[in-house]
This record gives sequence, structure tokens and C-alpha cells, in this order.
Amino acid sequence: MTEPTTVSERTHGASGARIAAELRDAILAGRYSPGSRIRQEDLAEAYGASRLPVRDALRMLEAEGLVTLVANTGAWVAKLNPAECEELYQVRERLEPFLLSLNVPLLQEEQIDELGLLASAMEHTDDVERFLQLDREFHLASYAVAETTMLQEMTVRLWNRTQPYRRVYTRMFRAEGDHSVHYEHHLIVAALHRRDAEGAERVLAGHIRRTRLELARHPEVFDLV
Amino acid sequence: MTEPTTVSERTHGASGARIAAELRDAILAGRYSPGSRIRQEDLAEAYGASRLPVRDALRMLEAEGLVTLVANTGAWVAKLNPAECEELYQVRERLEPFLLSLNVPLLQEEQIDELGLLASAMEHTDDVERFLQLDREFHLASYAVAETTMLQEMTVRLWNRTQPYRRVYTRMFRAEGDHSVHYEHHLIVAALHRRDAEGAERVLAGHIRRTRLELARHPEVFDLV
DNA sequence: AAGAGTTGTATTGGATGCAATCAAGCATTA
DNA sequence: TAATGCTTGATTGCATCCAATACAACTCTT
Repeated sequence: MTEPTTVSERTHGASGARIAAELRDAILAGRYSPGSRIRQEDLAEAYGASRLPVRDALRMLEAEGLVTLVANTGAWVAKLNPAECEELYQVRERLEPFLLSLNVPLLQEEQIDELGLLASAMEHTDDVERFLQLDREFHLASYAVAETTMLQEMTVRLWNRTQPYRRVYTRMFRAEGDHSVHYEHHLIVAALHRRDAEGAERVLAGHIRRTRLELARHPEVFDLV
Repeated sequence: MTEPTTVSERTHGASGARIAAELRDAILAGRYSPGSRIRQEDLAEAYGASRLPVRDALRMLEAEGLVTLVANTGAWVAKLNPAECEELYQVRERLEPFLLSLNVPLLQEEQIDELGLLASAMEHTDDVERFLQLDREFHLASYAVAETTMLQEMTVRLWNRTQPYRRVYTRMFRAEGDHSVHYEHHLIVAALHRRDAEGAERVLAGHIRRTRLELARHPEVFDLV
């Protein structure tokens, strides 16, 4: 009658998923940087499992674009060159405004207010990690209401894959006193309040485009991952 | 000194990838239909391997959206409901025109001519499978010149995930004498010859949109996969 | 007779061990 | 001295075995 020893630790088939989740968090948090080697056995030991669920996890993350696998050779944290990163931003530039527009009629007033609070909170923080987290929260929350599983999943993956470069860029150029990010966020909130889907779409497209161009102007970011 | 027995059959770490490729082909060819169960051991026996590389293959295909895995329960060929399928078409509607526009200045005249030949060949075939194959070839060839790895890979995945429904739709409504598909294809070829990126983009967006609406008008397609 | 609990079987998940492969360092030779 | 071939250690890939889970059929109770 297989009673679980403790309250948790009982889902048999979730070992790979659990490892994938932890490794994903570690990569997104910057504890592994792009290009660094991942050894199966290290992970297995670190997470208290055998190499088998580790390989499952690596496969999942490979599919999400966070890990690169080479047969018989090993796994690395995925690394983008400037061109690939620009591509992903261009994809975001087309998908996210559309996704936002689907959310415009569905967001509750209170939810829009909360977005405004997030935008304000970002303005008044000096901590890079908190800035990144709030930014992610702001955008993903503005996408979360519509029931569009596919689009939301694709969007999250795009954010995840570009996260390391956003982090380095923010670290390097955050203090230069450009308030465009915040202005754009507040413009989006205002458009949402007006229920102005097209307006929100355009500001967001410009927002992502501006970020893409900034990043393209500083290719040195990709040497310092 | 591990000499390969024959000229092929030597890449050690490709067993999972090989199985994934064959299973992917089988799904795209319609030999497995959406919702049908996939038993690990069956596949292992069919492809002459153990269950381990099969599990690798299933993970890969899950990531591509072709297979659905449930822990401790099993694997099924992925099945879309009408809303999900419509979402994927809307994503295509935004990505593919952009991808095509990147290819406009790069396609050689001869390559555009070949696209024209493909469009004509489609007009004169009665075979559904050949129609589907030529259609896929036409579009993917028009995207293949630009060096945009990410976008191309995403596009192929979107095509793959919607393939079964395109097949059923074509089988059911192909003979109704609507020539829009072919007109649009030829319009695209003409725009490419003129090097008219925006024109090509617009026709393609309309092409995908029209297909999406047709599919939405016939939800019974999703009962007959 | 209907429902809940129980048992049995089929199938998946995970651990271990061995084989195949790769990469780096050493020896050898031109 | 530099380049090439070989050998060895480290690491991944795969097969087999065992454990855990889910589902269905059955039994027992009310």
C-alpha cells in the first residue's frame, strides 16, 4: 500500500520534470551562464537521482531552446549569437503585440491597476535582478488573461531564451538614465485602461523593437555572458 | 578498433534521433492519427531498439508539439482542438509573411521560377498527398534562403503540428473547385519576381488567414482525424 | 442491485552496468 | 621542432532488470 514516507516526495513519474524545472530556474537566474558545460552525472548527484531522469530533463530543456545537446559529446547551456538573438526579438515583435491585443478586452480594471503598480515599482528599484523580475512579471501578466495556451507558451520560451542577454545588458547600461522603458510601460497601461487594443499593440511593438536595436548596438554583451 | 560493419550504421548516439525522425515522418504522413496511443515497447520493437532511445524520441517529439506525454500513463499523438489550431494559424499569419519578406531580396530568379513550377504542378494534381507535399514544398522553399535558423525551425514546427488537419480538410473539401489557393500562390510568385516584399507579405497573410477561416468554418474536421 | 473497496495485470519510470565514443596528452617520426 | 598517430581517461549512449503507478475487473458489503 505504498504510503508516501513524507507528505511530498511521492509522484513517481515527475523526477525528470522536477529536475528540468530546477535547472531551468538556475539558468534563468543566471547561476549557469550560456556556453557552460552541463555534465549528466553532476546533475544527477546534485538532484539526488540517476542519470536517466537527468537526460529526460536535458531533452526537455533542449526543446525549449535552453540547452544544446551534441550526441556522444555532452550538453551545454544554450548560447545565442547576436543574429539569433535579434531573430528571437523580431519574433517577439510580431507575436506579443497580437497576444496583448487579445487580452485588452479581458483584463479586469484591478488587473490593469496592478500592472501600473508593477511599472511604478520598476522605476524605483536599483536592483538589477528585481528589475528583471518585475519586467517579466509586468509583461507576462498582461498576457495571462486570454486563453491562448500555445501563444503564451511560445512567448514564455522566447523570454527564457533571451533572458541572459537581457540581464547582461541591464547590468551594463541600466544606470544611463534612459527612462524610455518606464514611459513605454506606462503608455501600455494607459492604453489598456482606454481599452485601446491597437494603441497598446503599437507601443509594445515599439518597446520590443527599441530593445532589439539597443541590444544590436552593443554586441559586446554577447562576449560577456 | 570498432570498424563499422557497413558504410552506414555507425553513429552511436543517434538511435533516439533516428527513431524520432521515423516517428515524426509517420505522424506527418498520417500513419498515426491524432489521439492514438503510442506504446513505448511497440516502438522499441518496431525500430529494433530498447525502450530507452524510444523515450528520448518521445521527449523530442513532445517538445515539438507532435506528441503528448502524461507521467506514468503514456504517450499519445498530439491532438488539437479547433481553438488551439486557430491559434497556431494566427501565429503563422504573423511569422511567415515576415519570414517571406526576408527572403524576397535573396531568392535567385531560377529559384522563383521553380516556385512557379511547384504552384503549377499543384494545380494539376488530383492526389491529396501529392497536393499536400507540393504545398509544403512551395512555402518552405520560399523561406529557405534567408539565414534565419530560429524562424525557419519555428515555422516547420507550426506546419508539422497542423498537418493532420490540413490533410483531412483537403480530403473533404478539395474537389469543390475553389481555385483561391492557386491564385494566391501565383500572386506570391509574381510579387517575388517584382521583388515586392510588402506585396508578397500581404498575399501570404491573406492566404494563411483564408485557410484559417475555412478551417474554422468546418469544425467537423476535428472529429474526423 | 449498486457502490465502494480491493486485487491483478499491463505499462511506464528509474537504477545499475557495460559498450561506444570523444578528447587530450604522450610518444614517435620526419 | 612540429606534426601525426596512438593510447588512456572521462563521459555519454544503450540494454536489462526491478519498482511504482494506473486502470480495469472483481468481490464484498449495504
